Amino acid sequence: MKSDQIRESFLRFFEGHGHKRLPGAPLVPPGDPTLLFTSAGMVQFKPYFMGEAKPAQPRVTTVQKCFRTTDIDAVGDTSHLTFFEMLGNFSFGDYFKAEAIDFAWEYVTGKKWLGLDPSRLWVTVYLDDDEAAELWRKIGLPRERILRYGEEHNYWFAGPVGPCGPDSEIFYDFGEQYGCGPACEPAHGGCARFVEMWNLVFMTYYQQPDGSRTPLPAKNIDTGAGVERLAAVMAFEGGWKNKRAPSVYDTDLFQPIIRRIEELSGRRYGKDPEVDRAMRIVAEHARAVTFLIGDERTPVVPSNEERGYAVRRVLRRAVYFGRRYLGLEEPFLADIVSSAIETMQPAYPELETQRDFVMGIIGPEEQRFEENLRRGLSLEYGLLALRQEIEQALIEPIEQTEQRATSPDDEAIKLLGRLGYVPFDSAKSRLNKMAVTVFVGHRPPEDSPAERWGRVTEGLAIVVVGFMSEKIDQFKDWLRDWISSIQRGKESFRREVLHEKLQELGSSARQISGLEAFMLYDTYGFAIELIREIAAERGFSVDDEGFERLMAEQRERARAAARGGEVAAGTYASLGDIETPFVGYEGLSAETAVVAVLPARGEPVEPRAGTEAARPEPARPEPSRRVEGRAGVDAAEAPAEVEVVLAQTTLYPESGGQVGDRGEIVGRNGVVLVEDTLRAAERIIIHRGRVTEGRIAVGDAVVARVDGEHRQDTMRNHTGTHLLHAALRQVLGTHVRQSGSLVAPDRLRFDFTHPEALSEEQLAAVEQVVNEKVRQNLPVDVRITTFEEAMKEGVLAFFGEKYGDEVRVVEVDSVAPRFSAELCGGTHCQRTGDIGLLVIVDESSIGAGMRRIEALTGRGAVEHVRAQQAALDEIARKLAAPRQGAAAKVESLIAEVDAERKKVERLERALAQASAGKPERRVKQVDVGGVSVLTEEVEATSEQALRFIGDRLKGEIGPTAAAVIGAVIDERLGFLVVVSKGAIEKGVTADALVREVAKVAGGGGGGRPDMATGGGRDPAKLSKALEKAPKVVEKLLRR
RNA sequence: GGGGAUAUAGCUCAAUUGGGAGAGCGCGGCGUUCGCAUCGCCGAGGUUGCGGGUUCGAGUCCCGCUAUCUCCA
Repeated sequence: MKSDQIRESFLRFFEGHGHKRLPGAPLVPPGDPTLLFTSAGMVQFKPYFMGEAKPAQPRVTTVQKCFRTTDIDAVGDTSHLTFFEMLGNFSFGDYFKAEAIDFAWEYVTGKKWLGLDPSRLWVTVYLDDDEAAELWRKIGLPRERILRYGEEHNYWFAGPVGPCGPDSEIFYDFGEQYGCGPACEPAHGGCARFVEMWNLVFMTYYQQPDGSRTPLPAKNIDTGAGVERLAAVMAFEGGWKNKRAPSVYDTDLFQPIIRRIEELSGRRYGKDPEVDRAMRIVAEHARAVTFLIGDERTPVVPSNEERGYAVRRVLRRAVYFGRRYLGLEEPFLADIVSSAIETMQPAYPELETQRDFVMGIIGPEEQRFEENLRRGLSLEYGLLALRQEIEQALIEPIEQTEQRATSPDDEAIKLLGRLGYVPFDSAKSRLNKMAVTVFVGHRPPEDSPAERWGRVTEGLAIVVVGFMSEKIDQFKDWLRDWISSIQRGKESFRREVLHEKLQELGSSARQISGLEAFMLYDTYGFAIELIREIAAERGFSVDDEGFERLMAEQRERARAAARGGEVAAGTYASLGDIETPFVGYEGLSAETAVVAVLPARGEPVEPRAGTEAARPEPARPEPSRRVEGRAGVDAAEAPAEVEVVLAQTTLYPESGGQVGDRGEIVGRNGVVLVEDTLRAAERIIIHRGRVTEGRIAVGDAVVARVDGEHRQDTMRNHTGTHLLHAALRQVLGTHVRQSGSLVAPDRLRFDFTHPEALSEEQLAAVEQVVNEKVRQNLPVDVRITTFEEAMKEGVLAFFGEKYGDEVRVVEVDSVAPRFSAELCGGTHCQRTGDIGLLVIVDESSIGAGMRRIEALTGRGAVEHVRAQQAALDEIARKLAAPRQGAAAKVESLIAEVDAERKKVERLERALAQASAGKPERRVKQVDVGGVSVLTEEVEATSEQALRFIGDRLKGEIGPTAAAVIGAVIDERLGFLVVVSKGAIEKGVTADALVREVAKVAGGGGGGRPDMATGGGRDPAKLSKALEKAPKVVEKLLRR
């Protein structure tokens, strides 16, 4: 029996026993933010079991797709899955134990149904559940195959609080030959002999918060049988030839996927346990990812937040194992997913329709991860290899380098190669950067600082390769101290001392330090589980404590940065239990009364940026007087900074991304200019501002008036975000979800989930859709409903926001098909036409899987367009080209500049050669101790030209010679020295020579022994500098 | 909002204390081969992301910006 037949036969069987066949719920439980994923068949029926809702039918049956990551690390064995399908029959206060057991037995053994051999079946029951045990016995199961277990195996809880009860499980026995010994038992797990097929839960009690259990008014049945496991059992019954026991991976659910992996990797399943495990992981995870991203109602795209992170982890684990163990180097996941779609598509046709979308998400995500994996793995492997080999590896090269007096650089690089720290080129460069080279000199080089080792000819080099490791730092400190005491003659160099220290270092390095783990996690996006897994592969541990400490530090930093501007609820506790009704949706001003006056907190309130132009403020005549203390005061006088609480207000408090209103509070005795409005302690609205006239006192009758222009501009932007949201979903797909927004009068910012940058075309399409809706001048309707009602209608809610029982729905074009509907408390235009125009001005990334759009509406948009036009006009004017032709003109200009640049280079070369060939060359040549020293003033227009001359000279000066040339270049001096091999051997190096020569002209220089350049500030000193050259050569020779 | 990383030829990446911008692949040409994802030779291809600063001299050091990746909030 194939999996398709199993599903169908199960549902049909229970339909035959009066059950209603219901569709499975989506993987993401709708309207239940407490649950990340649907993890069991009962999830969608939870309200019935909790007694919160009445079911329409007392008996139902479903096949439910489920996902959970609790066992993700175990996936790869033959039984654990993150994604699986549950067959279930449910009774809501209808039948109970007897029927449930009868049904199960009939379905499992009945010839019309699974028809399994009864002698292979075992059951388990809860310790004191005699009733169930008796029922099983009556059915004909021998006593020795009815086992009893305690709570950990046979008692089920919906959570710490909620329904619970004993359960009973049915196991299938593949036979003793697959067992783990004489004591092999069903519930032991860990061996392939038994497979748990079906769990029957007898929901009996309600567990209270204190742990006590009270009987439920009606007892329920909740069962779950894994499709994958049943399929494995059926594969076995259908004639199993293999030596090993069948697993879920041997079924038609997984075989096509495994085959595809075999094709791609060129390896066979069933030959190498390590390869098999990786194949299972890839297959399982690919299937899970397919269903998560391909869920048509609520696609889950990879990200860093809860659900998205689960997908990301699973996806990345698959990619890692594919690359590490299957030799898959090209992106492969999309291919496997494609095979998963084909395999599962008969039962889940929606996968086919979501195919393009799933592929579109997986491709870039895999690619991104691969990049990080490559960068990160070279680090991690480098670390691991380093630690493993540090002991012997370090000691050996010491002995080697001791004999040889080569450059420590070369040794360092050779060493890295030899130690195999270098998986490939990019890792090499990285490790080179991390390499710490310590030179231990028996004597310090004479003419260079001790830490410079370029010219050292005698000594001992120790290369310590390390990476951000505290241990290595400690070692380096020790080493420096030790060396210096040797150099001062306080201690003699004893190799044993060094070896001992190195061994200590090696053995203490068997774990990835917290800093390293954090670095891999923080910078390269390695899930910490993955870091542990990779480390464990090589017998390493991870310093979890150190890692957690660094995470906590990072959290603290972020929190510290987020502080400020926030209103602490406690600060307003003195106000007591009051509430400020907001009445500003309908009108802009209202009569009200002052309830409380508080002194301003902290800094004086700054006017919001960007609104100043629209609302010029008079310069403050004097520093405001601050009211002392935080407790409420009765009254405040100009120019005090205050926070005012009113009986009711029309000023909108900052919320849901929309900035607070500005406006004024006008009373008989005074005026408060409100610069910001915000919510405190959820229910209280605070008006923050300054008393500009007279006095404001508690009890005053006042009028609260919103700054209309400020509000209008803000409204346009707010309605704009809704249109933008809807347009993005229309253009990019329904995975687009708001993840934050800022609605200010002068701009709007909209953050949303989307895996990649938007193309020009997509941006244009979004803008076009929005503006079309603006031109259609659609009504923006607002109505109040319940949260459940709104969810049922499919109204968009901002995940993570708190909503009360009553919610406000803002809809554009409420007549079907409506364009946009969102839960929103903000203020909006009456018709979309009020927006006037929406212009997207920026699109950027704000993190993995998240994009940000910034846009302008109304006045701002028009102003922006005008400014763009002006800028383009200016460019066009300067180019003396029409606007349309400006781009082409710029292009030709760039090409021209490019060509000119090359022409200059050619000319310089020609000029330099001509200069070298001139008859009136001002060359001086002397012989200094066998070295022919040549100096010349040349004409050169750039340093590059000087090099050309140098190149030419090199071939002319002879085997033991040095040439020093100088030229005036742009009011400065340029020098170039070339030295031929014979002279270098005598100690005349170009870098030393040029340094001394250039010094005469107030400059410096350097380079390599055979070629060096330098410069000087004073053009008048050119000849004088060149004259110095023979003396310098003489000095260099003497050494 | 805060932190970390990266940016060099069409692609993947090098470039050791600051001192002549390179390799492999790809591309063009020539040769070699019955043939080729053969081998060899030659060549084109660069504003080292952008803008400042330090310096005689910056891919390299410092400051600012942009883009991408990533973690935290």
